[in-house]
Amino acid sequence: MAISYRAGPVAVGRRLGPEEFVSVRTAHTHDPLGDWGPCGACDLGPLSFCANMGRGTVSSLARVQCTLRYDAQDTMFREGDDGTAVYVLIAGAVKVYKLMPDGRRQITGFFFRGDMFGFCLETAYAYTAETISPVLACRLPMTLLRTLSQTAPEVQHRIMLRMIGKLATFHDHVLLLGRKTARERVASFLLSLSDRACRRGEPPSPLVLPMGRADIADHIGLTVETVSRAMTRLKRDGLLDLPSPGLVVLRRPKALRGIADGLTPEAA
Amino acid sequence: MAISYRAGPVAVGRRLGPEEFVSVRTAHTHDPLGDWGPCGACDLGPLSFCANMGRGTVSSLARVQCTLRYDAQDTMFREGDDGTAVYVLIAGAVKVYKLMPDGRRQITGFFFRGDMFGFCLETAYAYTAETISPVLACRLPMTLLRTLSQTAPEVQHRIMLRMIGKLATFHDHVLLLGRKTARERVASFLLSLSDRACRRGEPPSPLVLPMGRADIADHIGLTVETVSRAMTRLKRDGLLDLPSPGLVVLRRPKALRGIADGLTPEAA
DNA sequence: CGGAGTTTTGACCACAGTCAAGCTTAGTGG
DNA sequence: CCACTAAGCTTGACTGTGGTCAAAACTCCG
Repeated sequence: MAISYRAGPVAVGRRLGPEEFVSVRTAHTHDPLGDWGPCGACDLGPLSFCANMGRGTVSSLARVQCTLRYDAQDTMFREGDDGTAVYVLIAGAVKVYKLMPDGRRQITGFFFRGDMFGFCLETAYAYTAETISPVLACRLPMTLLRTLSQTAPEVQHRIMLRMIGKLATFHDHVLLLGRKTARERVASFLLSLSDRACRRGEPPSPLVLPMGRADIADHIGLTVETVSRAMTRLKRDGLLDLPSPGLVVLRRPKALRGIADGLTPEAA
Repeated sequence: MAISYRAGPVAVGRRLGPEEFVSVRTAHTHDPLGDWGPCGACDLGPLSFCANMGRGTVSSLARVQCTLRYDAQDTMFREGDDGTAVYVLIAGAVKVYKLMPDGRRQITGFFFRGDMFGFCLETAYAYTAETISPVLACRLPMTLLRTLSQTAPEVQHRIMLRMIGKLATFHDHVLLLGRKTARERVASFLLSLSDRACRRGEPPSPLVLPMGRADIADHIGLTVETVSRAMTRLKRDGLLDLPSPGLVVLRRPKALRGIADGLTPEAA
């Protein structure tokens, strides 16, 4: 069955010509260009799953790969669609969600630069992917996962490691949703964004939130109002600053960690 | 850091001698012995990740594999332990959970016959695994995931498919925890158990619950009392029968599905 | 049978949801 | 350049679902 409670187009993404690759490779300068392979379609460097691969392997990937550009609020694919491709984000932010017939929404993940998503079983995507900001993505055919086992088992192994990592974050998120209070959820969410920024080579603290409060709420199982109240309270308690809705300064990350892990009693 | 808020031993599992394999292979008769490989350490048949593999591949797996028996309530491994092995369940039931310092617990998954678990990144398990009933398990060294990319990429691909499947169930569970009501959660949980029983070749309806209400509660983010109330109400509404606490008869699975998916208004 | 542990039921309560109003910010056009 | 609008964020008052605490009933053992 095709699941699509809210109709709307799926954006195909604008294909970048070869001459545009150069600008892509220099568009993001906040991390050093590492010893990346000769694919040339992205500037992910060590963040890429194909970093440090042999020339032959990477160029065979480059042959099946294509680089796409999306606008903000584009739907990349929809729950129930034929799952023909996996994506690696080069720039921008994506949210992935499931809908219930009455409109309730659960955002199951946010993806940023370097992240890989779109794995699916038996042709149908289990969720919808929508861009939050303008996006540049590397698209790889789903069949690659199968052929890699023959041609480049090492790449397949790397992809598997990413999946194991994703499974671990799901365990954490399930704990958050099942057992944490509103305050703990917001603290955990902000810290996880901070951690991921670090892993991308960005600073941990002036945190940019590309998503709105509604998206945060639908990710951590709360309402917009509760998210807002929790953040205001964290600010009042001196744990963070909110210069603008989309910017968070972590003032006392250790204390925030304590709250996220439930070490600090709610009253404090 | 070693995370172990409640001390207690980790059971090593009793190693089965070769002479005991025969009894293992005939102990469970509820699904036909399929065209399983020559490993001989289990009777999983088509449920096994190594079903229909070449003799050479399977016998190389058999060389590194070992079959273990655990009692009920044994801890197989603990969050923070060195992740040296993955497990395939041959018989029995296992729960996998994370703890918070104050004792809050989130059960992130239940595993049954044929299921595979214990994947981990960077040596440390992200959760604790504890048996619910007596268990028979096939233990495989974690390093296998790496060597398989060289020796048997096809097996690695199958394991990856299992991971993708597990990712999909996490998406569903995150939706359940983030956006469903108590009634919907219980209905969803029972149906998911039923689905999995079917996939194992068991009947969908007289459903055996090896876990207690407390475990169910800690899995679907509720309290024991709320789980109990929700089940009682589903029974009162004629959707299921509860001949005993550990047995559930799904009387109207379609209607139950409607509740699980939020199609039926709460009042009804 | 008896007794421990689990499940169910009941009464009350609190955290987060709902509804509604104000506030801030960014974008638009006069 | 500034009114005007619209969207998103914040704050407030009230409500309801599910949590807490307590006790009764059931199940499953020995």
